Amino acid sequence: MDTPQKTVTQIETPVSKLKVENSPVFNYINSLSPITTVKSISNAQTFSSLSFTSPPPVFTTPHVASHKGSRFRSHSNSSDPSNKVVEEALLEKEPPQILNNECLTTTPRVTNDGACEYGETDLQKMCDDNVKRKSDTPDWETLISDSSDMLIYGSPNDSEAFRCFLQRSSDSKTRLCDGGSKPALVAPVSQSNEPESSDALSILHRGVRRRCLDFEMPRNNNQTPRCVVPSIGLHLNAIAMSSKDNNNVSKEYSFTGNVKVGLQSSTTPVLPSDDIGRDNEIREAAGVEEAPLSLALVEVNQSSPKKKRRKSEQAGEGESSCKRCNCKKSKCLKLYCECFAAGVYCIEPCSCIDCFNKPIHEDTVLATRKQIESRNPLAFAPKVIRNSDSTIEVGEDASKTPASARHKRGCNCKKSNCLKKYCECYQSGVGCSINCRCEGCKNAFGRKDGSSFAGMDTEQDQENETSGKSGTTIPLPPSTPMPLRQPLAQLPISSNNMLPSQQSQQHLHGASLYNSQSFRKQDMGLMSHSRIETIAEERAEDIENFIHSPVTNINALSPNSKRVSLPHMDSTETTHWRRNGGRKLLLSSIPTFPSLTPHH
DNA sequence: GAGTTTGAAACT
DNA sequence: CAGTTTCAAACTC
Repeated sequence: MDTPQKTVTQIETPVSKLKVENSPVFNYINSLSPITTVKSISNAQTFSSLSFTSPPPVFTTPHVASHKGSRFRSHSNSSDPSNKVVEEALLEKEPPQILNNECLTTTPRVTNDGACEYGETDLQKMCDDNVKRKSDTPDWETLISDSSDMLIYGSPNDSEAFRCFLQRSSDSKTRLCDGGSKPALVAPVSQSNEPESSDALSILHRGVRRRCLDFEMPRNNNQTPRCVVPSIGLHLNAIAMSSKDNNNVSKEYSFTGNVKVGLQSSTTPVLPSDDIGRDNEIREAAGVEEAPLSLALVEVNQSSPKKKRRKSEQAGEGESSCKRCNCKKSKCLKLYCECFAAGVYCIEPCSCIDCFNKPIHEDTVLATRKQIESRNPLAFAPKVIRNSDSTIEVGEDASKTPASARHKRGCNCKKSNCLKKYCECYQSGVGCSINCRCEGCKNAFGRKDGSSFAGMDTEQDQENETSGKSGTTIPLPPSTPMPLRQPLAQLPISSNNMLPSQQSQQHLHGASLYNSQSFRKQDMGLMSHSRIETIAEERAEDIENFIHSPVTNINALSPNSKRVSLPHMDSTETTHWRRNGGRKLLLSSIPTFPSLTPHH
């Protein structure tokens, strides 16, 4: 089987290399100041999803992405033997440069002091490799198609963003190497005039921001409709919140989960662990509010949805008041622990006792995680599968919201009627689905029986009636069904311990779906509302079917759906899904990777 | 803040 | 794989 790795490791051709070197983008990159090596700081929150998010496929092979992304893995622990063991075991065929790349996925290399460094050579190589891969497929449309892997890992918007980017680049006669250096590549087209340092890292950040900016004004920027990607209002909102005091960031980020996802994938390389560590250090020294974007991102990933919720609801506003897990017996090494489940280390705000979920116990954490994953490959995958576009959800037709996302496994509520946060579906802001075994479902976001999506008003009324006893009004579904919910982010991030096939499964759940979202958004930008609805429904349906189809084999096996088999997607399917507008493109990317590897 | 309820996760 | 136990969050008072 021809694995992506092979492709990546292809010998670069002088021509392609030259091509890249001569490109404005490359020149731009070269003109940038080298990234300054930052001291690697062991950070408690090191395994932020950002850090482990699978590397952009473009730079790394799908397998790499699959394996590397342990959320638990810390950024800076490149030297950690345990990490190496795990990684090496998983990354047998990984090119050296990638293997050594603890920081993240791509080019940033780890220096002796643990810092990640982006070198021109690296960038160049990335481009070279990628160009090489695409050397015979000049048109960027093809590039996009071929870079499905990237799309997979990338945020739903990645494809969009990248497409946009390519388009722009194309306009400027610039030939880009696909993928990998996405962030860096984006920078040149950025509109931002931020005074940030010019180091590669900053550039990367800016690239992301830029993209965010683009997303941010989906309706305002008529000139670049294709780049318009309505936010889905999730993690990035959190990011924005986290960094609201950061002028540089707050003003640019006013969006969304979609972007968030994008950040994960795209920023993975952008956020070297070292940077994260630095950010954390900064946070510790100066407080969260001082935290730079990267920190904000870290925070987002670090905190499970629940945490976030608590932050905002319970604690109120200050991040300083954030409260995390409160485990007493699980040692924070079981899914009971929200931190652990979210793939983050426990930190100071946690009230846990005898906590092992700390960098210092990384080995234990990884081992435990691995064990849990062996039991349930998707244990750390996002619990909610979001398949629709936030635009729809938060748009005029809120009633569509529930249909757009579903709890992966479904709930099993017996007494809460899915009206309280005991219910994971409800808590996630999604409706119950056929996967749920709940009794007396009254989920305001959508009932299992299907009456769910009739409309929030109706639901609301019903809920109000039923909840009258408690006097509590059933909370309206959040504008963003999955407020600050982990899933999105984590999907792509999934543990790197996973087998390629497992990883692909996750992609199936997340990235691919998100990708579809992005395309949907894209399409929607040019369609009438009714048309959008139709398409949205259709696609949501498709996704649903896709998820439950024998092909994907994602159905839970046990009554409780606790164990999920891995999807089997062959390249044929991949191809099939590919090329037809967004939807196909999305799903197509899924198989690009690990699907190539044998299932088990 | 303590106690209760709830349902997921883990265990048998 | 069903039943039971454990666990910690959500909730109530």
